Amino acid sequence: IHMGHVRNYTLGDVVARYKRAKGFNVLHPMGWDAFGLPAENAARDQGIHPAKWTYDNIDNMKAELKSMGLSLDWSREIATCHPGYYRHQQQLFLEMLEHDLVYRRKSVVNWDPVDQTVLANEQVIDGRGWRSGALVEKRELAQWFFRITAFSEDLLSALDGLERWPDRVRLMQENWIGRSEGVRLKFDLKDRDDMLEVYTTRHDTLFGATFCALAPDHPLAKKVAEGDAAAADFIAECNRMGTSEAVIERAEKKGYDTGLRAVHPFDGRELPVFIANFVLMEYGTGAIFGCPAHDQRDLDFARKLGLDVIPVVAPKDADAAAFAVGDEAFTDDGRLINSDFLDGMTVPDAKAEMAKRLEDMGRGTRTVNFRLRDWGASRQRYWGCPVPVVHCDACGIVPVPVEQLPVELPDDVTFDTPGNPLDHHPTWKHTECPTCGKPAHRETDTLDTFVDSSWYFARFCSARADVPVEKGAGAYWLPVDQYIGGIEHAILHLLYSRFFVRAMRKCGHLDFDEPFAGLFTQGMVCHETYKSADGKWLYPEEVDFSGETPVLAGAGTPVTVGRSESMSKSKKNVVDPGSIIGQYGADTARWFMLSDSPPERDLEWTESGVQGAWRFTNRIWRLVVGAIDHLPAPGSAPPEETTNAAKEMRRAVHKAIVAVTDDLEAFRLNRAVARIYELTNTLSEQSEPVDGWTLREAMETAVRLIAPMMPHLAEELWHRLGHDILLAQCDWPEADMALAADDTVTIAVQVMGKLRGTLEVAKGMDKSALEAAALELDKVQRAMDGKPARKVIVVPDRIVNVVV
RNA sequence: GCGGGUGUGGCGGAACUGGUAGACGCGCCAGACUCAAAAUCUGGUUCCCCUUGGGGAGUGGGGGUUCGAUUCCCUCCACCCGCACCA
Repeated sequence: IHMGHVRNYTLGDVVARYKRAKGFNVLHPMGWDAFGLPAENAARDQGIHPAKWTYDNIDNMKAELKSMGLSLDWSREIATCHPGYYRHQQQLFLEMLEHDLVYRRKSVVNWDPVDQTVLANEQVIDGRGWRSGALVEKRELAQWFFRITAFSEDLLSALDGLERWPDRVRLMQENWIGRSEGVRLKFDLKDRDDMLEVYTTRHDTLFGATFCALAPDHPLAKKVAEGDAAAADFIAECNRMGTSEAVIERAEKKGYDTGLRAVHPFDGRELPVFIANFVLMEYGTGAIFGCPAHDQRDLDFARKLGLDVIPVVAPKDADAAAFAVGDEAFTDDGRLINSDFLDGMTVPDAKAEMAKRLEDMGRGTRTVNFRLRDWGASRQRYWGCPVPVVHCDACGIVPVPVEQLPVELPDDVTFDTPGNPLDHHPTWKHTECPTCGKPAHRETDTLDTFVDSSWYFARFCSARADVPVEKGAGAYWLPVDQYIGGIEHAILHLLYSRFFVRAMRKCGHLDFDEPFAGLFTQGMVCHETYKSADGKWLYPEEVDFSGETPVLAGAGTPVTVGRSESMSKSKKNVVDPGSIIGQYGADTARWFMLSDSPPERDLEWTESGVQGAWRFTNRIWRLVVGAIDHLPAPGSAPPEETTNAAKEMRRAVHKAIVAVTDDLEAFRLNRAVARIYELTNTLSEQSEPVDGWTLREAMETAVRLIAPMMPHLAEELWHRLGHDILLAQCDWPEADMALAADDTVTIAVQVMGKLRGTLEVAKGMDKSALEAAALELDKVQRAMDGKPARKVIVVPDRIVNVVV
């Protein structure tokens, strides 16, 4: 495990332990997202079977997690690579297939011809495969897709109801789903029978259209290319262009005139139809009309090719006749010009009118369009969940009957040939068609590992059940009350899970829509980076800080200290949790994880910070152990009379309970830690002796407050304080509000808004008494300089401000 | 380009619905203990100025609202994150 895990699981464990102490029935499980490429890479590079590699890792990680003292329910442990898990995933897949939420279609993929595999966009670097370095080709392959777009509207609108999600994540999902309202509109093509359909959100600017453009892989473009070699070349050139950000940014707008002419539906102008490199087949209809005056891309394109620019919207206060567009398209609202029946309208009015006219003419339909695409889930890999279908020449795609599930991965695979090991396996894919019994072959695609993680939280509810989720268990536990994860999951994992829960509802497994009622996105764990003189990254333990400047340990050569970044193996700025836990103990590591930085922000790992946590661990130990001899037995009666010192101590104790409880409820764990420091400072600075009963209450409270954060230390101290049952079985301490309340209050006294003194007065003192007391202060008199008070603002229990 | 966020001591960060800016931790300084060091304990620590006592400035810059602004409004700057030719 790495420090990010330590932080994540510490946060979760604090919540679990706190909520348990508050009387909740808490399900705090652990599972392993265990399929995926790393296991296959290890197999190929080290000759270890992916299963062995994976289960060995699980054993190691489990031991490390156990050393952290996490209050996990290991009886519900799951691993997504276990047939007992993926069997149910296969069943869900088949049910979704039946409900038309899964389908297979051809789609363009990045194909690495050397490794014989499909690559994700992130694995294509400068047009080459990240591993093989081979030029990546675009290929059409039949792939499995989840029909996430069936829920586009709902996935978007339901975001409003996710009140306990960060706004940031909701916004990112909103943008990702990308809803837009527009019109699909058909142009006649001159001298042809077919029509060209485009999608637009700016139908109000139709009179400003000066061209149309097709995506390079648009069917019409392909048809043109059949009889036009130059067009075919242009399309091929577009396809060679990478999809990486850098390429797109630099790419110039290019177009090829097909010779086709689209006829403007209102004024009959003939618009040239181009094939253009900036039009995407995947969005809308894969074709656009271009209105250069009011769209920057269209304008760039028009300037490049010398096309007309006709402004049709002018700023409200501009002289319409003189309005012209330079190098910047005008995209704001304004008044329509040069647009016949739309002239004088605002943009929204013009949109409404144009949409209505187009619909009346039968040329257009108002359409809601989404950016969201269906989720391509096929992977040509071994270490993943097999897609449970059979391909039969006679029957087509045939689902594997449920009673034959799981379709298990074969053990005896090799990784020495490129491509999908399931495909090369001598026997595995050969089977009989479940319908007709003739020879058939199994699907050799496995599922994207995001599928595995899209429903595991539901599996925890009944981890050993022979159905994916037992109805009662799912209804009792779900949705997840508190989910904690990194921001990197803001879109994919969280969106896929939201889709899966909806799909599982449709298939009758669950009866709610949202998987995670509360989401918390934690920050990363960061550390300084170090580079040696020859520019190589160094591990922190390779650097010697004992001298004036840091040097390479042993060699003495200078070391450059870089900025603090998220811990990563590639930059070697990592600290191994195992060695920290070995050196300081789990409680100190946990305590440090919670100190200082708010959980949602990045945490800077520093050696001195850990030592601070270690000092506190020792300090509270000495404080409590040192008091034990002065304490009466647990449960003794309180003294008849109390001293002022005892009263003060109880006030501090009960105030701390109130504050820590509030902070835990609000997930302000760094503040909860600060409050506990405050309490222990007060307790150790106590000079006047107090009675044993009060001291016991104070020590026990301190121990109970640290328990969610430092469970081992807390249990040991609790035991030493004379208790027989575990602190983990005890309730959270309750604050006595009357004891916590202050009876005096400090009032700030200002003259003209500047602090001139303070008053220590009884709580609730009335305005006139406060005013009188404030005006008597020496410093106030001096600051007023003999002038009369024009006005005195008094806020009881807070402030007096004298205006002269 | 579009969308969002952040900015407070040497550092991480506190500050409830506008009401004593800097809680708590780190670091640093001084003292105690020690032959010494470590550990521990005590005190101090926003900056500037005058010896105590006090005065002034101060929450990225500028402006505004207010008796009073880290908090609300306008504007500019810096950094960070997400999406990215989405018609």
